[in-house]
Amino acid sequence: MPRLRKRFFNRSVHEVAPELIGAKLLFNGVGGLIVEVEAYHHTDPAAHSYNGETERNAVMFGPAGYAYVYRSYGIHWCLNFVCEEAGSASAVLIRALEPTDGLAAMQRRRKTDDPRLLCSGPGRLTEALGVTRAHNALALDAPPFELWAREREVEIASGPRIGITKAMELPWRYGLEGSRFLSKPFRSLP
DNA sequence: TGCCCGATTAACT
DNA sequence: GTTAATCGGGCAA
Repeated sequence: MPRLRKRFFNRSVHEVAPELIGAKLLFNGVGGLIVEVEAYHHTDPAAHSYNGETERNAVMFGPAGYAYVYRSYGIHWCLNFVCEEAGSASAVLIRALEPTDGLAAMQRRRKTDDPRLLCSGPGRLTEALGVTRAHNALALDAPPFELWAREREVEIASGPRIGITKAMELPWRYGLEGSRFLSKPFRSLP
């Protein structure tokens, strides 16, 4: 199972996002299989980078293969992977994992044993893994991060992104079809 | 400077 | 179904 390097992320965010489904994300050895992501591009009104560079989103304007961590609603941390060439300011939001590694650490941080409440949501995921602002701008192909390409082909669902009010029509949320670890189900196909 | 809102979650009714 | 928790950006004044 090959390790994902910076080169993997240096492509269109719309290619990278679906390919992350089924990949394994570990942070200090704790994590699981990515089952849900969303793509954000700087031409997209819902993206943090849409209105230009600020102190918060600066890492989005740098090279691909780095972590962008931001504070959401003043409470939670959210983890993104920066994609495309430097200046493109696009990223993939990691929204949910199927927990596989370091269950005890995740249960302790999340204060629950329910596997579906450990990493099913962007804020829950970062709490379970211990990701905070301190890890903003870290490389994704070096400790404490470990990313491994998926081992098998998977069936990918897509649909509208969650929790946004701009560009709601863009179906840039991707997930593992049928997974019980999604933050919300995808509407089944017609 | 002040005010509103957001890539959320959990604990309510 | 509703609401509180709480921080940074954007925009009006």
